[in-house]
Amino acid sequence: MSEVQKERTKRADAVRNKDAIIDAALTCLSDDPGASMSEIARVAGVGRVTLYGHFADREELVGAVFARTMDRAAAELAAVDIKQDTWKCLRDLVQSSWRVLYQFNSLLAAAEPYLSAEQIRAHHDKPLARVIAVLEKGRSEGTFRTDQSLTWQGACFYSILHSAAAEIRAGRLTEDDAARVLPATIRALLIPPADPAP
Amino acid sequence: MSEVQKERTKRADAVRNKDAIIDAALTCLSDDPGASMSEIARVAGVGRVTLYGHFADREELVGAVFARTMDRAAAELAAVDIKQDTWKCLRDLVQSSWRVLYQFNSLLAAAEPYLSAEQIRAHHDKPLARVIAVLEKGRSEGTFRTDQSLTWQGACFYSILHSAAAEIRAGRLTEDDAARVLPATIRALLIPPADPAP
DNA sequence: GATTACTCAAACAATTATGTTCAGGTTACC
DNA sequence: GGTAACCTGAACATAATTGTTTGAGTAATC
Repeated sequence: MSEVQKERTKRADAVRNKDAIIDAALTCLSDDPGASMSEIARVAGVGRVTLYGHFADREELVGAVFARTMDRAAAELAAVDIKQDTWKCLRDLVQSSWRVLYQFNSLLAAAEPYLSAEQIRAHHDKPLARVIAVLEKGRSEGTFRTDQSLTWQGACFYSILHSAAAEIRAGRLTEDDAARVLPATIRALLIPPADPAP
Repeated sequence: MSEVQKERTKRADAVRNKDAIIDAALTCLSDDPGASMSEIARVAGVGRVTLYGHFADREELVGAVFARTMDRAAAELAAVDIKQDTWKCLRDLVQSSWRVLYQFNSLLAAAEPYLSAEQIRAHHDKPLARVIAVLEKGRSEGTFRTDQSLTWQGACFYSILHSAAAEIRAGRLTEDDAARVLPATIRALLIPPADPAP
């Protein structure tokens, strides 16, 4: 006897609604990690009961949103060709990922009560790995400074991306300006110091 | 008729408890902006009713904590002698303020539902002003790069401080390491770029 | 066009946090 | 040492959120 369940093809509106809910949850939770299920359903344009029809409880929904976001981030980062010039590589990394990576903080706050530290760490490490890989490449070439830990440089990388997103949201920076200033700032963080510190 | 109220000297244990409550609130809210009044009272080692005896409601407590923290930050920043060497000045700024300034984010999240945007802005601008002042000093001397906006550089400054505090809390950085790596990182952000960007 | 999956609003119980009241017990202060 | 200020736990009302059930309506699919 086969264990394979016959896969009922889900109805079109059902999958559409489920997607809408995840999208809405991403929006709401990025804005406020404590956003209520009602709020998310409202933004998704869907009844509250429908939401619970697709996700058993808050934990399941938050988990789905968190996982999808991390997967997307990992995919975008993985698409960067690591063989090209290191600076170009870094620029691509910034360009392709700052929009999605900046949500990490609020989303993490929403997921924290449900996921174990190791689970969070596992999800987090996947996108971080690509960044670290580029950092290591730059180090081995002598392009990047080596007097600070990889961990610290990685943290600063994320931090600056997040800062840009926050400034944009607050209306103090435009997306075009961000595209210009971000690579320059990251570059400043990583380039070897020219003169000895005073 | 004088409008002056006769100031009843508060009992010693009363002021002690009130201080303990504010301290506990600072700790709890930094950790979780949504921390409950019960939790705060527990950490303060005080009954919940006592807490409500000193602060009418959550808004009043959060307001008090937020105001005190901003005042302390402003005081610490104001204590930095702006006439000395710019790099030393910056180092002092970092040294004296990263411990208190990093709480800004979580505290802000706790205060956001109660304070208007202008009130928050007003509190925020006070400590920021000192940072901006030093940035401007460095610019006029030609010590700092001028191809990025003051706003952006200020945001990055805060962002890096916050990042260091987060890394310490996560156990990936020691306080001693932070004291070493922070000034170097801030310096890298602000020093004029040596060679043209590729 | 019939069936069935899906949706919805309303009403439900359970939980949690807020803010208040009360009655009795301490303790600082004069 | 007496008084008033202060603290306390318990109990209460209120409100918001979570997750479930119901029963009827709608629309995608065959």
